Amino acid sequence: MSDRSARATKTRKRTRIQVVNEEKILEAALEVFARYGFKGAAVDQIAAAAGMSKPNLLYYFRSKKALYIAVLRRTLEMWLQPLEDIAAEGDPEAEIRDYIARKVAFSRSHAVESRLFAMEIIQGAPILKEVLETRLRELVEDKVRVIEAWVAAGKIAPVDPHHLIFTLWASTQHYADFDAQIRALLGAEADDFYLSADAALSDLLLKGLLPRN
Amino acid sequence: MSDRSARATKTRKRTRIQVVNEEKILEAALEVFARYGFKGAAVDQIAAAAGMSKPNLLYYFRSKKALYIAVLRRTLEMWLQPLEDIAAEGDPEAEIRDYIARKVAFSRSHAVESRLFAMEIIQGAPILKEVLETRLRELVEDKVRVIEAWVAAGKIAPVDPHHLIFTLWASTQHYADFDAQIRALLGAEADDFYLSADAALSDLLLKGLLPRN
DNA sequence: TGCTTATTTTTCCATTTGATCAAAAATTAT
DNA sequence: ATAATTTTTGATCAAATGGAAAAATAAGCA
Repeated sequence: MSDRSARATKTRKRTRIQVVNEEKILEAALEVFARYGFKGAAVDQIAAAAGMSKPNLLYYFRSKKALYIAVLRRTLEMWLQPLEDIAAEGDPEAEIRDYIARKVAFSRSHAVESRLFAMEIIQGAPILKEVLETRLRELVEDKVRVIEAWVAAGKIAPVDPHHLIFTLWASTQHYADFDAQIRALLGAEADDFYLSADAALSDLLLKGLLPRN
Repeated sequence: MSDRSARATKTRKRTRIQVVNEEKILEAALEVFARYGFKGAAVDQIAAAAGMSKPNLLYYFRSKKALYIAVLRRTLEMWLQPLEDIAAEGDPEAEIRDYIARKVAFSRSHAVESRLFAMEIIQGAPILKEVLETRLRELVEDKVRVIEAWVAAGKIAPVDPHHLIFTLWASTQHYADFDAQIRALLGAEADDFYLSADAALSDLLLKGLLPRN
């Protein structure tokens, strides 16, 4: 059941204008939903940001909720990708370093998506709850097994895999979600600072705070 | 300039009923603002949650914004406390462990406050920006110096203090802010899981992922 | 070219929202 | 108890909101 657009998705092929406009709407909606949440966002506001009238927007997405779901679905896909890429066969240190690199890169290149995702979760994940409980859950369980294998093989310290995954998520996303705070604290230096996040985080999580002899 | 209540704060002492009702309102507002953000929250909704009529709520707080500011102000104080408690003289490992313990405890005992704070930051910190740029900034600079001293003394590994502080914030708050996600993934086991967060996080950040010999 | 379908605009409507005010009710002080 | 004050309510408002219907316009295709 595709609720992509209001009138145009019965069976027909998508028009050129349709593709362009839906893209503009999704992009505008992403920004507005990420800043104001579902309830706080106004359809009118999104339409204005997309450069069209409200009724015209509702011609492409039959309701505010349908639009929100469409934006979230996209975002989730992007959000999941880095985790899926963790390979069981690889060297743990390299895999973790790469994962952190991917996540930090995502936080910078798709900060708005990250904030939208965070917003949805903070609000209790009303829309995503179901996907989290099924698809993400399976994916996480898969990676938990990978980490457990690494621990069992003595390749990494004996950590709780769930705590590790959550810490990785938290620390990498922080750069997107709390961007406003970081900028308030660092001012103009914030941008330089972001460049070092990747390496700093990897070192911290891999080597730990206590000095090694 | 105190905008605590609409009519009652001119110079007069606060009534018993005032104290009780303002407390009820602040508590209700915390929940609603944390879930829906400033724009998404409805005064009516907050009033209902506080067990009173909307006009009556507005008798105590002259506007929605004044109420939001009052709630945020409170929350910020709680949020800042753990960081202030880090002592330069203490043993770094113990100080970090204690800090993580305090923050994780805060995430559990004041999850709603944590989410409200996160919400405000995600939305660009329109209200808190000023305080973050002044008071929090000074506090952070102070603690940055503490960490730098620890590094210089060889007591901890050479880490970037800002990255360390942000990682500590991110990893500890995650348990409150992303509670919905954690519960979706762990189901009923989530509560047990939270009990181990404190130690798991400390160990991970202090000792690191790579095995020590 | 005409005919069909897709897109956009105009107009409208029922709710919801933040806020105000006067009057009523309840509380406190004298 | 009476007066003064504080608290609560009900009515109301203007603006904003999500959405629907219809009319007008533009594309796409035969």
